Amino acid sequence: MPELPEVETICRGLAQRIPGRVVTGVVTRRSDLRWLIPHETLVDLLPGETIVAVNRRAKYVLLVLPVGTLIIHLGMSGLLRVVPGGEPPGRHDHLDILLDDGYCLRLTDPRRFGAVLWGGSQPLNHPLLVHLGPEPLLDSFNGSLLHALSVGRRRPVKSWIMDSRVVAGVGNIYAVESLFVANIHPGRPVHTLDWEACQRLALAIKDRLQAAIIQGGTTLRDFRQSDGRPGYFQQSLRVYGREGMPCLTCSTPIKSLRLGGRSSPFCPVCQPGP
DNA sequence: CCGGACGCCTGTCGGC
DNA sequence: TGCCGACAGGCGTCCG
Repeated sequence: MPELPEVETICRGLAQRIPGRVVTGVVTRRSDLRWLIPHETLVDLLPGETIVAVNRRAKYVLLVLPVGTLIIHLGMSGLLRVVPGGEPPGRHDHLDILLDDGYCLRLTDPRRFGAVLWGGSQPLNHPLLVHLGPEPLLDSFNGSLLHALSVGRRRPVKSWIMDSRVVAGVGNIYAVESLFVANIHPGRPVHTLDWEACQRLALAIKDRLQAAIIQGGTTLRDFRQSDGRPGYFQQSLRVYGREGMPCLTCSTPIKSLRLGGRSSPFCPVCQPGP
């Protein structure tokens, strides 16, 4: 579910809501997510700690406390919301972090592809985070970097920009939308992209991610911001979910490929190739 | 080293 | 109405 814009939306919501709150308890109802939730560690370390900040790296939420940082990944179906402490949990509500204002930070994840990890004092050095590529919204990510990395790579460009070592946080929706904006065919081998195409691609990725963040992310079915409101970027999607429908630019029916097992819609006229 | 397939798990939807 | 397969926003691991 959540790609970078959705995770950023959640982080921004939490950042204006929970810093300054003190953790009063931790309730784990199911710990078998992608990896076991380190419940004992959380119970030992978190109660009494004041939440200092909520940050994001790639699609990871970083909950910063004086004693260390809690790392949360939402996988495919995760939600992170602040709900009243008395709200009865549903069957997919796996973790509650109780706060001193009577509310709790609740992790919901039906498919359990998400993860809760203890990051200690150097969370960016955690094995799952240490090899992540650049943040796409920073200046360190740009077309020149993409072009330098593209040398000798034969993979389809769409799979390549979804590789978190190349750029962090781009998932299926935004990969597809960015390639449409950049007028690049999703199946095009990376080494065939010239400097110009790499510039267009980097700018398109920044543009689509930024636009989605402004709209509060994409709610296809169940994504919610940390306060429960949906996102609105689904109304701005140009090719995702539009297979067979007319291209919004040229009216040609949208086609779709499967790349890496993921649907990859594109306009055969606006995105010629491979 | 590189690229692609698999598997984890639950829910939903379309076709018969 | 019920059943069954396909598919869904991610990603570490394994295999050729």
